[in-house]
Amino acid sequence: MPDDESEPLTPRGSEPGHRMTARITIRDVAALAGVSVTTASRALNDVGRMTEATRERVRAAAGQLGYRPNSMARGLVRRRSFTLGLLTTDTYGRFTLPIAAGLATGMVDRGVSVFLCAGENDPERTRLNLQAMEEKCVDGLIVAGKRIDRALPIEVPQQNVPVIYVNAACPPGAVGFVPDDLGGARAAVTHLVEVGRRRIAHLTGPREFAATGVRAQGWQEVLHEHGLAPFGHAMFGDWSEDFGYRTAQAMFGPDSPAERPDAFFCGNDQIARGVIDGLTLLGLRVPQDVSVVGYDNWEIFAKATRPPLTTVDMGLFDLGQTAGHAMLDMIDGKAVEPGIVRTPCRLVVRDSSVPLPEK
Amino acid sequence: MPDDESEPLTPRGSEPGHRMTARITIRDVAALAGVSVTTASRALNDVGRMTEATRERVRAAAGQLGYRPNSMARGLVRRRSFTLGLLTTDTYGRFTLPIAAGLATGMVDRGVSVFLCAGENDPERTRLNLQAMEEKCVDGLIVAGKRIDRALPIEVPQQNVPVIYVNAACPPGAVGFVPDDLGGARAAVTHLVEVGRRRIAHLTGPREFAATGVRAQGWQEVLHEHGLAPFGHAMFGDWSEDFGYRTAQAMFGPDSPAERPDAFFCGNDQIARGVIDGLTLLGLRVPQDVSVVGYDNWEIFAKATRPPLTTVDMGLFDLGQTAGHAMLDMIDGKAVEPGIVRTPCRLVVRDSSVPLPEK
DNA sequence: CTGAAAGCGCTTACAG
DNA sequence: CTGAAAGCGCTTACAG
Repeated sequence: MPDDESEPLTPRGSEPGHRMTARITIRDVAALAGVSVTTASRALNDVGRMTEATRERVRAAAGQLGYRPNSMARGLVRRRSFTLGLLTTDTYGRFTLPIAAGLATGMVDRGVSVFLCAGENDPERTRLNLQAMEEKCVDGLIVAGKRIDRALPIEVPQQNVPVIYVNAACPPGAVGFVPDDLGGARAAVTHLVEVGRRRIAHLTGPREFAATGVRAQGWQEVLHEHGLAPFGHAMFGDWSEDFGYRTAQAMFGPDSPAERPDAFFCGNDQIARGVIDGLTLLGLRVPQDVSVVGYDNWEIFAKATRPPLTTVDMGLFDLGQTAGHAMLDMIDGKAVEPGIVRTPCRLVVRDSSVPLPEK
Repeated sequence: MPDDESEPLTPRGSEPGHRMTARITIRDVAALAGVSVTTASRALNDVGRMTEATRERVRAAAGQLGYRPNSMARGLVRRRSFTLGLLTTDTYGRFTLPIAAGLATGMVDRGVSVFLCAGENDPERTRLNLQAMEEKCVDGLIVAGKRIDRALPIEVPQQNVPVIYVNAACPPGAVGFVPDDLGGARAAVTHLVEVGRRRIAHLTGPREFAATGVRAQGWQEVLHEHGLAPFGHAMFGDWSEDFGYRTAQAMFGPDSPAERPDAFFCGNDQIARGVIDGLTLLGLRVPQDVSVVGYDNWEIFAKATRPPLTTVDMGLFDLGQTAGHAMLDMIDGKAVEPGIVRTPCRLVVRDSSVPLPEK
């Protein structure tokens, strides 16, 4: 019965390749349920009023046939593709990957899929990607970067589509999400103070990064609030292990000044790792002699240091998810406050900072 | 003139949010060029025969209006969405990320976009992802894993869509791509032999990984071909720094056997890093006393070791790109040989293995 | 060489 | 409560 439809005009099954078997359409479902296509559509979308029996019959038919709505057809009429584009130049993936995973995971629960656009820092490719997103009619665009003070080299020309910036500079009036670096730094330094450290040095990335300034500020704030002085100035270097290594060796080596820190708060996990390696090679013990705290919770680093590293997790997975939900709101026309939202960071305590005995 | 169309029946601009301005359609282009929609379509797609002047006029109109074809509409009739789904459980991203970047980059040049499905190892999410891909009518599915001997916990039920497995086990009769581990290992060991090493040990991951067996085989083969004996048995441990560190310390520490290797070929960069750290802490010099070669060319590790690490690059970016092009062929109905294709690895020489003086 | 018309698989006023 | 019909933006036989 359900299969006695007249043959479709375009030949099915004649397409190239694979064992093609005609896709189940809503007409098949309607036929099997003995209702019109209109009713089938309404039943499946849970709209309109009808007897529960009818609705249930349609659902059963859909289930039995393994019906999957064709989202291209639906998108065409609803003017919604249920897709998002994720644009990034961070091929490295350190920051973008957890964001992307959080975004995609959060979206699939809402029936929305995410296009991955790997920018590759190539302007021509970026243009191609943007064009592809326009043709695919994405409902929104997420632009993800690797530093909060730089806009991506991406001119978003789409005027019909909401845009959210993540972990990147965001134009005035736009909406953006970045990790709360001040809070993260404060949590790290507060922890060091609480475990009894008093001479806390700060080693971080280049001064040009907005994040380094903010984190240094958090370091100073917390120390002042506890009546402590920062140990020297914040030291701006680069994000490398080598910087941490060299600095630790210089501060604790044979010719180093008498005044030495009892803790390092580092701007990322690589620097922290270099510090630990440098100290270890000089025979110092972490954390007994010196506590070390990193930033990023990049587990492959943080868990492999000897000892494992206490560090700040920026919650990038959640950040991606949060941005996705905000995007859904924008798409639905709900008002979303423009401006930058700072999402929480959390301290992950491991062995490199374990509390000293209280007395 | 181009704008004197009668108002569309569905109100435009009344959708939620953003400054909506009606999207340019092929009708607009046709109107501006003074041709029928049929002709406009043919001109834009470079099909059919018409005077070059007409074609050019249509192109100009499209350019002037900034026309972008709606790929949902096109997909509906062509039964092609020009999208691919990338399924993975590797949230970690170490392997999948370069593959994804290569795939997406290669595809955008051909007008194909890639959906990112983060499996999260959650079967229910995987099911949702698969369902989403089916509704989105992807033209193909790429299933990417992190080890070549494990199938993903993904039952691909789609019968209408070609599937390619990347860096994962692949069912009989399917097509898969994996890095050529034998070749990679051979390149690494050949290099060590060529720089004068004779007692080459092999430290690698767990025995259960197919990759470790293949790489160990490459190690043995090359040594035999040069009339050398392997230095002991291949040592199977885990993929961690700690394993390399402990082993190096055991083999070179105070109570170690007299017979010592002059080189380590390691199954990944983390092990290699542990080896280097262990040796360094014992006062040995890399590469003067012992050469070390890693595997993966995970730059964040390979470049940060002291000294920088010679290692095998699996060419995952290219692997992703290659898989994508194969997928396009399958979609086009071209015959693609089933079975596993091994894609080339290449040795990246840095300082941890520099040649000894010949004599 | 060019165009009117049908149709892809849905949704949604509109009319019973 | 239910259905026939129009339409989303394209492509493609079919007919001049």
